[in-house]
Amino acid sequence: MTKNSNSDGKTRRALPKEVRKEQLIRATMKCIARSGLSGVTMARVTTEAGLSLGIANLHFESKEKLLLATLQYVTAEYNRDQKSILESRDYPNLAAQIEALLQFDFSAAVTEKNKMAVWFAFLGEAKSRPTYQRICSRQDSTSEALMTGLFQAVIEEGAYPDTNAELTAAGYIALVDGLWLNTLVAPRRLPRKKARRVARQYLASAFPQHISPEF
Amino acid sequence: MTKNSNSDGKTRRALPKEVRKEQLIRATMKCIARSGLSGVTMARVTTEAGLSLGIANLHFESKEKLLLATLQYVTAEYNRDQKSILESRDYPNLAAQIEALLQFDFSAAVTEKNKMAVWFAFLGEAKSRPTYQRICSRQDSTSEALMTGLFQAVIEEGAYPDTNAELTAAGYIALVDGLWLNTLVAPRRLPRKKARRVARQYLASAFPQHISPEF
DNA sequence: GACGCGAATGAATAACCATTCAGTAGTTGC
DNA sequence: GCAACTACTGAATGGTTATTCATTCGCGTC
Repeated sequence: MTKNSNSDGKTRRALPKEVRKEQLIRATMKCIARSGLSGVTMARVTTEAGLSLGIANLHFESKEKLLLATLQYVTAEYNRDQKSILESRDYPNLAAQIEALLQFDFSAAVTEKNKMAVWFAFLGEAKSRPTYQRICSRQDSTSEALMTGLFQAVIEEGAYPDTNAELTAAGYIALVDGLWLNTLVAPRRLPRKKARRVARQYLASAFPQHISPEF
Repeated sequence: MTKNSNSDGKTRRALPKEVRKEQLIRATMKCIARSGLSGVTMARVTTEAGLSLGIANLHFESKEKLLLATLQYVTAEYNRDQKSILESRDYPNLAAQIEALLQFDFSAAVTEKNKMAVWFAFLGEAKSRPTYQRICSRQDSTSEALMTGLFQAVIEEGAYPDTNAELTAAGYIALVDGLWLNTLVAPRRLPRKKARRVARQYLASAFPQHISPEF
């Protein structure tokens, strides 16, 4: 073994800023999931990361900025991947595109406990903190518009005269939020796969020619 | 004017415990809505209530118990009224009962900003605090069961062979949660009445013979 | 192998905040 | 009108926690 190693708790080692930042953000996510937003302290975060107390301020200036970076880390990833599905032209047909959206929204990666905990911890405070609100909803308008467009195309293709694309998109977005929340708080009552079946049923009943209620 | 009066900020007056408790709970709700759960301090709550610092501990023993009482105040009211709709046998038919549920869930009283803020502030911390979780979900299983029963009756009456009562109930519950959350965080994008139209569309597409998509 | 630089440490500091409690004022019973 | 009692007050206390910064340490360079 070399003189320094990361997993060896004794020696310390200078590492690039980016590595330390991600290490601290991951530790913050764990702390939020374990103790809630109000239970997060610099001491807990840095201990979780296996580093010393002062390091978070060194890399992030303040606790507030560390928390904002953590929220951004979680949302940026989701927004990027969702956008790429909604804007892709590589799916063989619209049904496949919607199917991909559904699989994505209830994939293990997206519904990972730590991420969901971070997401809803901040949403719970968002109303009183404009900064949180901005980060949470930055992408939302765009995403809602893209989804409405996709649903509109499906409606025209399938000739569903009674379906309203805008309301259906708003409903899907809200339904996914609600399912995530229920899955997070009571995974026994609503396991991930049941949540996905519920969302599928929603889409199937809006677009019966495109989506079937069972996979 | 008598020697003492409530609205006169100078004199103080002894009032029954119950009155003070409610006064403090209401002040706590306002504080949570204004500054989030983590921004609530005893000083802020008691100032908001127009009382002195020590009074909250006098009536509630601790901050934690004041917060729990506030959460309970909000949930108890909702659970009581929802239960009475779901268990009532006074509606002329099943369609009217579902209609009542919908009107209730998006009534101004239920979707009042302060109540929603309290609800989601606690849900955001619920995963890490078993006590919050217990209060939030105490009634949920019962309510889900009652709703599944109601939907099952509707399915039999309307002969909807492809609709699953359990999934539809789970979906409705999640959809309402998600709509509330979106309305709370971005009332511009999703005003209360649009949220209700979305929920109505959900029910209309599940039970087309009973509920119409427009009111 | 020692010099210099930037990363990392953690004891010390200062701010904040829940809780206490001795004292004050209103209320009730006589 | 006077105790006895109860609700209420807010300065003081003590615990917790973000932030600072003097010091330590690792690593590349000469």
